[in-house]
Amino acid sequence: MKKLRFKKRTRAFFYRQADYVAKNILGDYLTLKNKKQILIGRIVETEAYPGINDDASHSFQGRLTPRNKITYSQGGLIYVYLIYGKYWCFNIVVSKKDNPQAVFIRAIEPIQGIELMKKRRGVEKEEKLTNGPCRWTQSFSIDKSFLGKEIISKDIFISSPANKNFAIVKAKRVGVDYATKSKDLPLRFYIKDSPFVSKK
DNA sequence: CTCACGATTAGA
DNA sequence: CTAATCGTGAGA
Repeated sequence: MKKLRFKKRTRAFFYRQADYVAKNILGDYLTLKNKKQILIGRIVETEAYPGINDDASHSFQGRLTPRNKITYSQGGLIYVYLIYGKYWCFNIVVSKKDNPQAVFIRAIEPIQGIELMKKRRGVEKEEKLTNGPCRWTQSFSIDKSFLGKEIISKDIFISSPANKNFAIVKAKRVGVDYATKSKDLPLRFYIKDSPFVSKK
């Protein structure tokens, strides 16, 4: 059996543009460690939010609010926000300082810590543990405490397998029809035929 | 201060 | 298909 080799993503990767990071992070593994648990998921679906010129982005036309302030930092930080009063959306800030771009993690594939995920989600089916932006964050207990944390740390980081072999599907982003100008841009990426992507 | 609404989800 | 549920942001 061939040994899987992984390389931790470093800061420079997150300095790239949102669409580049969103696409290239597919197939990577997200690891979250706390005192006694390790949760790992394989990223299967992402969206790019390029910022200033994207009327779907929170930072469209340079809008800067207490909520999205962190996206104006350098790439590699975590941007979480509450949606519908109960769910947490998880993004990675990318690009350079004062260029407020973000990559939205929409779905992952459960790899490790599945029992804890089942407990937190209250469902048994593995396909339903993490197949949505606010489902996987429930499995991982993502909340406001993650805002501004480094995605390049010992507690939470992303690593890339040496070999990736899958087809990538490009599509328009989900749930941004309010963005009259950019709603149909192909900024959603997912691994073809993965049973763990969010459904539409 | 008021108030409409959301990068969603669960359930009928 | 609709309700849930409340922090957030825009405007008075």
